[in-house]
Amino acid sequence: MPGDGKSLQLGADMMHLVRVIEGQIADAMKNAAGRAREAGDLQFAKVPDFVVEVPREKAHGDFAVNLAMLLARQARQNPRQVAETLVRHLDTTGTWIARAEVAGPGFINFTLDHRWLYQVPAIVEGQGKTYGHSEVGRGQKVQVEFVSANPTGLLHMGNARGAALGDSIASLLSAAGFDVSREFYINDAGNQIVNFGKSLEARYLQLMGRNVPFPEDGYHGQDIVETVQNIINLVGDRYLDWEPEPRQAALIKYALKEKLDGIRTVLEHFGVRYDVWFSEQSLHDSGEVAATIAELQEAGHIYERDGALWFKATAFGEEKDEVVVRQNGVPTYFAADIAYHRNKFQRGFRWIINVWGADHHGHVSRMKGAMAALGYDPKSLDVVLMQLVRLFQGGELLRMSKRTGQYITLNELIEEVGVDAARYFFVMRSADSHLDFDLDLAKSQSADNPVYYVQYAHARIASILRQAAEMGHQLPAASECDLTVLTDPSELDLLRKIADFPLVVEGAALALEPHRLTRYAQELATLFHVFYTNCRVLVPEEELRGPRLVLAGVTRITLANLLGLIGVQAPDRM
RNA sequence: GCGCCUGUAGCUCAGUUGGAUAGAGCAACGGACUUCUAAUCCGUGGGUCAGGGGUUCGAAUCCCUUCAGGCGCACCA
Repeated sequence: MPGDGKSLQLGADMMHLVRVIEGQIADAMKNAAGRAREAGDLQFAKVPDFVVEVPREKAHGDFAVNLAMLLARQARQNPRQVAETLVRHLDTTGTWIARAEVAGPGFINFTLDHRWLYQVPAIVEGQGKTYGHSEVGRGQKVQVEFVSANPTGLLHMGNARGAALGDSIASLLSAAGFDVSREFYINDAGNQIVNFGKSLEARYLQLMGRNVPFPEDGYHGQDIVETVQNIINLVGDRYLDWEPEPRQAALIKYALKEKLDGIRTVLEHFGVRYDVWFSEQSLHDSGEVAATIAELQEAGHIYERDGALWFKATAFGEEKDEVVVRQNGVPTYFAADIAYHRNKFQRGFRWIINVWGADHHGHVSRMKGAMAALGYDPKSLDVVLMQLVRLFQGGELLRMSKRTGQYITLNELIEEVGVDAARYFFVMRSADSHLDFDLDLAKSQSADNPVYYVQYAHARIASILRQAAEMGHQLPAASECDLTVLTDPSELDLLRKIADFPLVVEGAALALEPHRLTRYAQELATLFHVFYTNCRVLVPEEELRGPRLVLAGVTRITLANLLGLIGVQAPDRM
């Protein structure tokens, strides 16, 4: 499951205003506990780890602390009593804490001086396009490998989900201060390529008028026929009388290039660009697969049985061992994948993230076992497993099969739904949940689609700023305004939400959960729309108009940065 | 049979390290446009968090168990 980067060393990051506030509260509580003990009012050995959290209920203040409940047992007092004692010893000088009160079973609720929020716009303005970024990653090298679809066909819905998820995860990690590399692993070796060659050959001969059977488990897709037609347009009958082996090799070479170019192009249309395209075949050619197996062998993790070489996966908690070299001497996909991941570690990545379909989950733990066998920390490898996409049309489940060529491609999805809606839709759900993609709904482009709601907030702001400019009112800097006139609850709520953004990004990045972004996006857009309804921005009074323009401006920056992380446009007009 | 994921409002889903009266969108119903874009806002109704047991100040969350669905358990990838 999505990891938490625990194997990495994370630096304390004080760029986040909200975290500073939380730190103030935590420190004040620790000090209060210390003073209470000195005064003999409380007995305890050590201050337990407590949380500073935002209560669900607004009436419970801005932040709440559960320390009293955790201390109750040690102190042999009831939690509320402990809480009263802590509050009595609380010193809030030098903090934004305005009030602390005991509530419920022993919570201490903190209400802040709301003026802390007026610091927010200057921070957003100052950071601009990087607002929301942080340094937790401390420049450590991270690799995100995603899609890695077989180059024997077109991209389907599952690949599309992987593309949207992987790209957003990479963007998030980059924003969190990691040095991120996006990588596509090209499965250009193994049985499927052999199969691919046979399919190409059969189509070639058929198109040239020969009556030959098509391999039953071949690739039936129409796109293969088109690829072969393209080849014929180039070379004509040149391969007609070749031996099967060189003929297939020649066809594969051409078709692979065409297929990969197609994949690259459609992914670029989808807004995804890779840093590295890594060939599986290159691992065989360079001898890395053999070297990896030799390394495992030397370490005593390999044995021979029935003429094949086996990896002792059971020594790493697996239920059964795995073949790495077949009886016929050909290494398995698993062997190549071990070599691939070894290669990743050798390239210096501190954190390796793979986005895989749930149908590969059996592969995860043995892969980690193999990494452990090679002496790498398996915790540095995180696999985001995404559940498969089910496609619905007309209320019915569409069965998809790449083998039979019956599936909706990413090309078609982009044409019908558009990049923004598709990417938002895929990222909206956690990778863990099955995704039911209703084509009719997505096609309808109705207001049901939440991406429009968020984009509309951005367009509205752009419109306001445009009209302000036409009236001769440039967007002022936060420092030029007295922001304390922003006192409407909708204004304060909006500022509060904007202040949260950096922590949302950081949390989503470390948890590898981009769906937190769309949730936040929905909330931020709602608060803007409420503000828009309740507070007119373009009022005659400059001392009110200026601050509201500032607020609109920083909302716009936050929305744009947010949508950028998902790969969705932030339009100025809709 | 074993393993992984899922089960939360009519539907699609959030719910962070265990916190207070479980949320959002859509759908339904009722309101708000001589005012910066109504692709918006406000309000109402809607729950046995699949069932059962346990852990504790406190459980949708952790543990056990039953049920239901998905996926995996190849000398395929």
